[in-house]
Amino acid sequence: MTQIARTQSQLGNIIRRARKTAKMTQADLGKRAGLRQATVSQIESGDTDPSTKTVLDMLAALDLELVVRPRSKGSHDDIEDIF
Amino acid sequence: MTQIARTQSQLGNIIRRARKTAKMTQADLGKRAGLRQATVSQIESGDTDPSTKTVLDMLAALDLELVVRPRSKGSHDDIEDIF
DNA sequence: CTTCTTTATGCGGCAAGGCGTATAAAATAG
DNA sequence: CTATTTTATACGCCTTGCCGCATAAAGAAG
Repeated sequence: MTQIARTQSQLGNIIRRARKTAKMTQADLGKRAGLRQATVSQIESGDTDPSTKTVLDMLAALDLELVVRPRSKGSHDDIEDIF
Repeated sequence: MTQIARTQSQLGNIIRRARKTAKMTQADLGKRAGLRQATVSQIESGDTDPSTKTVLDMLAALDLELVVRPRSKGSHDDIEDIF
């Protein structure tokens, strides 16, 4: 299952979903990634523009990785990350 | 061609490579992404920790997109991004 | 409703990103 | 080698991410 992120909010949603799937709380994830629970909250909500390192740390803590690839691989434009 | 980025430097290398492939200068990319040439330089060099928005803007300007997926898809640990 | 857990907000503070402007240094062209 | 383009650095400024600490609000459990 590979998820496309073109905005911070989409990225936040992906992270939140992954965290729940992993049955972790924001505090758990924060601890693993070296972040505050508050920071995790803000990032998941998409109401901040996190640094790359912060994002990578969170993804690593969730056993996820980032991939860069040419756009529009199928190009279903993801009107909004509804699910 | 899908590239894994687990660190800022790897991300910077990916961007630089993509920019060159697209035959753009740092100034070109900067213009498209709304960034200074100097900023592009620093990010490509990996000596800064860019914000998510900045990275997404650069990727968009290069017609690239970000994908999140489970780690270790083959798990070749990428000792360092040599090429 | 009450209790416990989880998530969202708030405030002051420090560090760092990105900006404008400018220039040095390196690479490419001629 | 010289001229031009491209890339790397620098300084000061402003904004904002993330921190610690604390608390409010929202959910889940009893």
